[in-house]
Amino acid sequence: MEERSRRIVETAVELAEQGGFEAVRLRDVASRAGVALGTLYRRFRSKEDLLLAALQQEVDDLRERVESRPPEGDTPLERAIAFFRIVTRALCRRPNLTRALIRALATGEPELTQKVAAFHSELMRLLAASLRGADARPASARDLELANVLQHVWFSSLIGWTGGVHGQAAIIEQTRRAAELLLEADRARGRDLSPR
Amino acid sequence: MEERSRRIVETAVELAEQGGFEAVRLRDVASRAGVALGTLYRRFRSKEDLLLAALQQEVDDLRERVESRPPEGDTPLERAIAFFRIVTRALCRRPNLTRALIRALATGEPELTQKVAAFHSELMRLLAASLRGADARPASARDLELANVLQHVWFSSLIGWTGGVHGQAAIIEQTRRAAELLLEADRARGRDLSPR
DNA sequence: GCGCTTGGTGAAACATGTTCTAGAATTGCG
DNA sequence: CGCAATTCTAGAACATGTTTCACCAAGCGC
Repeated sequence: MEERSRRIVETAVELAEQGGFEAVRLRDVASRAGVALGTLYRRFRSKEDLLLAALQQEVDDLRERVESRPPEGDTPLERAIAFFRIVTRALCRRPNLTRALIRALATGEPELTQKVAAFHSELMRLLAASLRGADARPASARDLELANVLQHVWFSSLIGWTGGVHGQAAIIEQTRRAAELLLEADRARGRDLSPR
Repeated sequence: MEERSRRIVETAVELAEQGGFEAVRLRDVASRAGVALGTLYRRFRSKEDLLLAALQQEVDDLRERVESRPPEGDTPLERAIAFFRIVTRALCRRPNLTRALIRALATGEPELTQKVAAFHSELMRLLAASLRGADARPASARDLELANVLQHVWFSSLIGWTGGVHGQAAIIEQTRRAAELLLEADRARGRDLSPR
């Protein structure tokens, strides 16, 4: 990303961290980033578009984090749980920012579909990499299906958290519980049984 | 709800059906509902608050629909799938409205927590009733846990749909697939492990 | 260097969510 | 009924996302 755009996004992140979605006043963003309002609008179609760029940025940071210290666990699903724990902790550490990003993500405007889909697929890619783990064997199709379910559970829980329905612990807990329910199938069928 | 409030909400729904979130201009809502703008703001704290009231209204309609013709199926999970199919179809029939309601739901403002939580629990209650089915036996704790997972999968998929990531069919399909994966666990337990 | 194109700047203008105000209408109560 | 409290109304006013405009600056081919 170009220098000017990066500075704009960084400024938006700072403001969102402090005061959430409303605190990201585009006049403020522009002036603090040292650009004119028109420049901001040349680079980003809307406030939500800007925040989705910030989300992309955060996901990039997350990828580095996950690649440098991959989630540990003996089975794919355990690694998936570890993955979600890491991500959840990272997001909940900056609640205002996360709420703002989620809000942008859920706007539902057609022009944003591209970026929303990119977020989904990037997260799925990271999760799949965690599933594979250190042995670098590709995750099975079944593992990917399970991962898809878990991602939905996690994401929906995250939204519940941003809405104040429950706390951070509930996100991790519900995701883990879903994993256990899914794991029972494999265990009971005597396949893929690994001690922890 | 009081007559005036109801008219306001109905007007908001009409406008949202036609043009989505942005089309719900509060000046328009007020004038078309025959009230002053100040009255609208006396009844509803914000645009999102109004749309959440509309969501509550829609959920009420849905409850009547579900109570009059309950989702059919031989097992709790089959009934759950039928339930989600009904709800999904109902929502996707009015995409603009649904997108607007979901957007209001994901705003994440603390003042809205109450209504967001009410939506969640009401939907959970309806789902639980569908799980019980005609025999009126209470759903087991396990069934409720499975239902919780399914609701997350469904809701997250729905948000993907509002964001244009995938189509209506994918919502139902992903929810059904999650149910199958969970069912396998259930079956395996019933066959190979201790019966419940 | 000269003109052209692209992008940046500052400021105004506009749209809409939200708040405020002054007075009119309504309601509840004695 | 008559008064007090509440609610409603019309409209202005304000905040902020978004667009537009007039002008300027940097690069670039000639």
